[in-house]
Amino acid sequence: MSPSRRHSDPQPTLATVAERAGVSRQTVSNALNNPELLREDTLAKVRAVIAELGYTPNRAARQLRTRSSHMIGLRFEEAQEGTSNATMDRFVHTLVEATARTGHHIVLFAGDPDDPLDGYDELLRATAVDAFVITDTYAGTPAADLLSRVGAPYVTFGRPWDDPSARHPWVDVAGAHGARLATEHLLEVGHARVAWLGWEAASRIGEDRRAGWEAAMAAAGTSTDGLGVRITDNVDAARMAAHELLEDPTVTAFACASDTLGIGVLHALAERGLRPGVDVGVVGFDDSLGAQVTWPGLTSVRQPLEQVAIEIVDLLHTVLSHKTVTEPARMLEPTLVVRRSTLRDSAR
Amino acid sequence: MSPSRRHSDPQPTLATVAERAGVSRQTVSNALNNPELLREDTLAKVRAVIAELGYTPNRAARQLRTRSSHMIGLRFEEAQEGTSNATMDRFVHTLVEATARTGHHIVLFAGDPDDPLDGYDELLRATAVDAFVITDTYAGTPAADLLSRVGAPYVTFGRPWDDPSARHPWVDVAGAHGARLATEHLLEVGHARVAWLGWEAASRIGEDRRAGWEAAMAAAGTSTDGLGVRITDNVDAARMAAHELLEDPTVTAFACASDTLGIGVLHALAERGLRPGVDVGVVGFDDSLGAQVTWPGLTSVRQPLEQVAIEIVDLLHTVLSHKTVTEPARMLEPTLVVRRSTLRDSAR
DNA sequence: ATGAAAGCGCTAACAA
DNA sequence: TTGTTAGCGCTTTCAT
Repeated sequence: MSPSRRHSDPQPTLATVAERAGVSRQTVSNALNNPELLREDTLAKVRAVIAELGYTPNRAARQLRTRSSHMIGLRFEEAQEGTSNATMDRFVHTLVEATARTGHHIVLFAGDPDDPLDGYDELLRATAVDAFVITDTYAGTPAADLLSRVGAPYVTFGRPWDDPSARHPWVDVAGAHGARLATEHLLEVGHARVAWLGWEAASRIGEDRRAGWEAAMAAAGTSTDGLGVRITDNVDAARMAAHELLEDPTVTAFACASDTLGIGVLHALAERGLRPGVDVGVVGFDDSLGAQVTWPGLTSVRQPLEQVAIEIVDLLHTVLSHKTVTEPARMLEPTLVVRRSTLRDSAR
Repeated sequence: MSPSRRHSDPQPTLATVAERAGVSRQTVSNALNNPELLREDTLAKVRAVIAELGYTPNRAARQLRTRSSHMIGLRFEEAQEGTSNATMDRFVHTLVEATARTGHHIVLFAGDPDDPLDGYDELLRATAVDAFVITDTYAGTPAADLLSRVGAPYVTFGRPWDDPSARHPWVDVAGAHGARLATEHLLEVGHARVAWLGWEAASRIGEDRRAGWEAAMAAAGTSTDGLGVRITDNVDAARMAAHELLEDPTVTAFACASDTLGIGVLHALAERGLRPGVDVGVVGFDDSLGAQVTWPGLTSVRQPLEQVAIEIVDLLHTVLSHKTVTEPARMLEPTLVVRRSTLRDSAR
C-alpha cells in the first residue's frame, strides 16, 4: 500500500486500475485470474498499475460473485484448565501455516460446549466459509454428520471411529502404533513388566493407544494382567494409580496415554524417592511442553502435526476443486522422543 | 437449516423470504436490522418465514454493501518448540469466546516471521477484516504503526512501550505488580534474600517485571546486589543460573519472569536434593500448564486473560462504531496462584 | 485479445 | 410503515 494513503481514502478498484491502465475492467480481472489470456505487453502494463496503486481485489465482491470465501472454519473450544489442549493449539498453528500457502485463512468460531453442532450452521448458511476442519471426532462425529447431510465440504483430524462406512476425507495418527513404540522402547531398555495408564474405556483414542501397549506386551510374551488401569486424564489420578501399581516391585515402567498421566507418574516417583529412568521408566504421549520442561524430561510419543496439517490442506484443496478424492483416508505414524525418564545409565 | 435440504440447493435469499412473506425485500432487511421500524404483525410474519426457510443473510453481500465483515484479524505465529506460547494460545481461546458474543469471528493469518508487517496489508486492502488485534507489542509496534498510518482500527494486547505518546487503544497486565506480588509472597513466608531470574535487558516486559521485584525488595529494605540475573527464556539457562546463585546459602528464594525459568529452578533444586517450598521458594509467571503439572506444583503469577479479552472486545466495539474511545488505555492486575513451591510447612 | 452487459445478495436513500 | 431504485466490486457470459 502506498504509505501515504489512508484507509479512509477510497480503495482502488478494478475500475480504477482499468482506467489508469487504459484497458477495460475485464482485462484487469483477467490479468489477475487468467493472465495467459492477455498479450504480454498488456499484462505487464496492468501489473505495473496494480503495483503502483497497491490494488488488492475486494474479497467480499469476489466472494459474492464466485461463492467462495477462501476461509476455512475451525471450531475452537474453550480454554480448559489443567487438561492440555496443547496438542490442539500446536495443530492450529501448523494449520494456519499450511492453509496460508494456498491462500486460505482459518476462521475460528465458538460454539456452545453442550451442543457439538452449534456454530457450523450459521457460518455455512452465511456462506462465510468454504469448508470446515473438524477436530473432535473422538466424541463421535455429530458435526461431520451434519455437514455430510447438507453437503458441505470438510476434512476431519481423526478417523471416523463409530462409522467404518464413512467416506469423508480424514487424517489421523496411529495412536496404537505410538503406544507400541513406547512399550517396545521400555522393554528394550530392560523393563519387563510395563504398566499402562490410560483413559476411561469410553475414549476411542484411549482404547486404541491401549491396544498398542497390549500388542507390544503380547509380542514380548508378557501377561498384562493387573498392569493396565483406566483413569481420568489428570495428574493426581495418575499419581495415585502409580503409587498403587508400584506396590508391586516387579512393576518398573509405565506407558501412558498422555503426558499429563506420565507427569503424574513422575510425581509418584518423586514422593517415593525413586529416580525416573534409573529406577522406573516412564513414557508419556503428545510431546507437550510439559514433557519437555518437567524434571528430568519425559520421554513421549510425538504426533506429526505439521504433516497432519499439510495432508488436511491437501485434502481440502482436492475437495474444494470438486475433484474426486482418490485417497480420502490418511494414517500417519507418530515417533518417539526419548528423554531422561527412560534413560537407565548414569551418563545423565 | 432444514435437515432435508442439501448444500447444493439454492440458499434462500432476501427475495425468497420477501416473496414467501408477501412483503418487499427491504422489509425483510429491516426485520433483520431495524425491527423497530416494522409493525408487530409484519415482523412476526417475516420472522416466521425466516425461521421456516432457515434463512441466514449472505455475509459476502452484506459485507460488500456495508463494508464491514465482522471479522477480526489476528496474526498467529508459528508454533515454537520449548518456549511457551501457551499464554498466547489461552488468550486466543478467550478472545474467540468474547468476540462471539458480539457476532464477530477471529481470522487467523500467518506472516513471514522475519517481517512483522507481513499479512496485515493484504487482509486490509481486501477488506477481509474490520480490525486487528495485535499481540506482540514487546517487539516494538511496527504493525501498530502501519495500521495507524493507514487509519485501520486495531487494539493491542500490550502497552506501547516505546511510544508514550501513542493514543491507540490497548489493554495490558501490570507485570511489575505481578512480580511484586510474587516477591512479597516469598518475603512473607520467611525468605529474606529473594533472587530474580529474568530475561535479557532488551525485553521491555522483562524489565517491567524485574522492576516489581526491585520495588518489593526495596520496600523490605533488602539490597538486590548480585541477586538479579538476566538470561534467555529456557529451562537450562535457569537451571544453571539457579545453581550459581544457590552457592550463596543465604539465597533461599527465586522470583522468575516466566514459568519456564521457574521450572528451571526446580530442576536445579532436584539436582541439589533441595525441597521446593520447604528449603527454597520458587515463583513463576503466567500460570501455564507447566506450572500446574510440574512437581510439586509451581506458584505462579496469573494474568487475567479472560478479562483482557473482554476489555479488548469492548474497545474494538467502540472503535468500530466510530465512537470516541474515552478510556483507550486499560491496565489489569494479575493475581498470585499459590502452589507447593512456596509452601514451607509440611502440611503438604 | 479485449470490451460490454448482466447480476451475485444485500442495504442506504428516498418515495409513497 | 412499506416499497422502489440504485449500486457496492467483482466475474461470467457473450460479442467484437
